[in-house]
Amino acid sequence: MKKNLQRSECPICRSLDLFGDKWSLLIIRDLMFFGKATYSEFLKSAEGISTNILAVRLQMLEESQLLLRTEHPDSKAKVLYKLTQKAVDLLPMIVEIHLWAEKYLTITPETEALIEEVKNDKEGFITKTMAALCARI
Amino acid sequence: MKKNLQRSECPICRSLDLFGDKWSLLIIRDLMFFGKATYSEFLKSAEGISTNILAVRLQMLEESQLLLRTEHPDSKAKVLYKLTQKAVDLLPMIVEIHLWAEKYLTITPETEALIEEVKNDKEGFITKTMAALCARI
DNA sequence: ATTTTTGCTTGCATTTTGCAAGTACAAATG
DNA sequence: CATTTGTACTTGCAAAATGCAAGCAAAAAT
Repeated sequence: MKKNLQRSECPICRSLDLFGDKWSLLIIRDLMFFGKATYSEFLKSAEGISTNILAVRLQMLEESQLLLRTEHPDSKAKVLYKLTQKAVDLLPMIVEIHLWAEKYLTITPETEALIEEVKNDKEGFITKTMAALCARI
Repeated sequence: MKKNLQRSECPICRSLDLFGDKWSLLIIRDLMFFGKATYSEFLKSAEGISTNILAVRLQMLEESQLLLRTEHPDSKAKVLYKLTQKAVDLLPMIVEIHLWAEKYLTITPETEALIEEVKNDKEGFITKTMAALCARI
């Protein structure tokens, strides 16, 4: 992965560079909310990421210290990806994206349940989910 | 602008597609916080977007109904870009990105002031800024 | 011993980007 | 009134990133 030479000094820009693009954020979302944690699970995920892009994104996220590649307890063939604290701290932002998306886009059923929970008690949801995710780090 | 054929049904994915990429979000940020509203202002902005990309992004944002192209009161040569309600509603998400960026990235001075204000009183900042932005729609 | 699963890599055509240059119209300047 | 400057773009082209299909080595299952 060659880096783009013309880079902004703007933190928003750099923070978005960390994700690389939507795919990276979707991987994080899969880990946060949908219990996905392996390469093939991310690949099978509804979004339809292609395998080479997934590989590159996982590398980028690991380099950015948003993901940790660990041994899978079930099998040596598997790799277990874990969210770091840095990634878990993205939760509030991801929640806000969901709330915005719910207002302006059509939501899939699997996401709808999530958003309903958030709408009932945003702070509660964030605290609870954050604690659950931190426990797994 | 040809659209990518393989599109996700995931709302996060689609919401990020709306922005196009980091550049779109930076344009919105320039409008929200830094009083930029014309083509040349976006171009001169510190981030270093190239002119053809800026043109495409402005089109995309207009098509997505995040921006409105309006006549500039000062001159017929100028175009005044305005945020729509849909874009203003991104404020909470953008605030959360800033808070995250402040924790994990090096912040530029111009952004630092903004973040300090947010850290003092997040809800207050959002309410106040949202009201100010809505007044200009 | 063979097939399947898992986590990738490789090759290649298509698309998007970055950079530089150019253009049309409005406004300012001499 | 002619010319220069400013504004909002467009165009062309090389370089980079993406999407798609195929391949591949090690581990696990049959």
